[in-house]
Amino acid sequence: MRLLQSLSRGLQTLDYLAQQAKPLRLTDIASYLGVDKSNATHILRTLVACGYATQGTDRRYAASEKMTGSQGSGPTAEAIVAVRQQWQPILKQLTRETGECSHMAVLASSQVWYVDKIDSELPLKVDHPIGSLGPLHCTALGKAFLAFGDAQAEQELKQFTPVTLTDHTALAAEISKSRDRGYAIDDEEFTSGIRCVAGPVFDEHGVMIAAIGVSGPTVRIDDKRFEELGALVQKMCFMRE
Amino acid sequence: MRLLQSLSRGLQTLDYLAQQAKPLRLTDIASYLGVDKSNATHILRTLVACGYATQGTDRRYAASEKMTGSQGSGPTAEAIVAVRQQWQPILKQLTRETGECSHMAVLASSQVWYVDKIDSELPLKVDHPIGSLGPLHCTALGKAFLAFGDAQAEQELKQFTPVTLTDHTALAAEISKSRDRGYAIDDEEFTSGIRCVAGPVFDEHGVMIAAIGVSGPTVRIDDKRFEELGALVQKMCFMRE
DNA sequence: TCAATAAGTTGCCTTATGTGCAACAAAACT
DNA sequence: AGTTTTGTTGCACATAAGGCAACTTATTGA
Repeated sequence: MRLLQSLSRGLQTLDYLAQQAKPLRLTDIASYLGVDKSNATHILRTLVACGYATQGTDRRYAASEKMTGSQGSGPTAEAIVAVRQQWQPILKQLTRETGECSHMAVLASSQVWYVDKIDSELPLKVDHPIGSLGPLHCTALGKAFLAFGDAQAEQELKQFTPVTLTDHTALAAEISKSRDRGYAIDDEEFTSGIRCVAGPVFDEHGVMIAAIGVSGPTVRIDDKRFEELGALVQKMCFMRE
Repeated sequence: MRLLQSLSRGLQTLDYLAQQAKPLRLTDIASYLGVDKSNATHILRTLVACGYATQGTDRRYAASEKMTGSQGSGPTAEAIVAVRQQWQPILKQLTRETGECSHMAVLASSQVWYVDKIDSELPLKVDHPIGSLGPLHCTALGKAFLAFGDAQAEQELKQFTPVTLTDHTALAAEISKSRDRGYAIDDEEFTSGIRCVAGPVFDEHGVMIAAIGVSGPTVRIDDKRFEELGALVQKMCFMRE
């Protein structure tokens, strides 16, 4: 009636490795399992030999692709279609209430991929076509992934406008501020004359799966309006949990 | 220097379950492993308890979603972005050479999801917007997935036009023909007045990941033209391997 | 740069867990 | 309904797993 202890421990180890964002040290795994270091070594060596874990040159262990999937990063087509359908009414509401256009994007490697948009009816408007890509470090949608998801900023922070953040320290500070604020902003960092706010969309496991945002021209979005849009997007994102 | 035998056997069992198309009987697993039935029972009970395997009412065992992925079907955002970029020049070439518009779609559950398009410059044209969805059974792109991928047709074959195939037997025959022909067609089955041809895009593992097609109005696409478009799309798809 | 410390690996003895035989229960087949 | 096959449970024994200690390697701090 009892389980095989050795197998059970190995699978428990796999679960632990798979749920961590970073590779783990052997001693942390041993203490998590409540076993001696030498036992943890045997377990990990077996998992590695059978292809379920890998050990890096830093001696740390991670779940292998066998566990995490080898199909590339980001949500699947099915998941994207589902989250689009679920959130399109919200995007429409945002555009209706603000008069500005709203977008949804998912993360594809180190870029945002625009997967939905509701256009403003005003003649001067922002347009990121569905299917287009954008950088993480200077778009509000991208910074939402950096602040609320587990995305990593691009190595080189390319300059798009005179106020683009091109220094990793400055970007990290802005991302930290975004977390505290509850939404991310693009203050003419990607395109001059455009301001955007964006917030995270979480799946049922609490993992960020998409970002939604509102964008408009600076002639309509003064500082007061900027904050109103941010508060509205934050409310939409976090009150929906 | 030794591996944990019990853990190793359990992982070997997982590998075996994951690579089989159908759930397995305990005695088959026991004989594959070279162990007694009672041991196999212990192993499987542990795998099931830890969430790595499931046992159906037919008493057979299968790898659980933990192993086969629970992120929904279809390619990931990263893979979609990559195949879009790789094939967009081909889509442009198709539109340039034919004067008609070309589309790319991926599979999301039992629908095609349009992820790229190059518009015709003629006033009368087909338009499936990027981001929109379409059925499998009566679009050329959808039938390409049925013919060359591992998609399953919808249970109910909805009627869109008087010539939509709404009978599974008739659809299966048409899909078989598509395989022999080397490309799939939509002969006014989805929208009256529109004819489409489509072929498969395979990834580096030889798995179908997307479909590309050319669509136009029937006033420009007579039978001869239909075959020319089909042959062109087929050439693009299969000569690229 | 070097010494101290932490982390990971290996050796080996003890014992508890896993293995395999046999019996039993449940399901499938004739 | 009876027979055969399949999956589960009980239990004894031996071997595989666990844990302590020593050793090796890598990292950290002075």
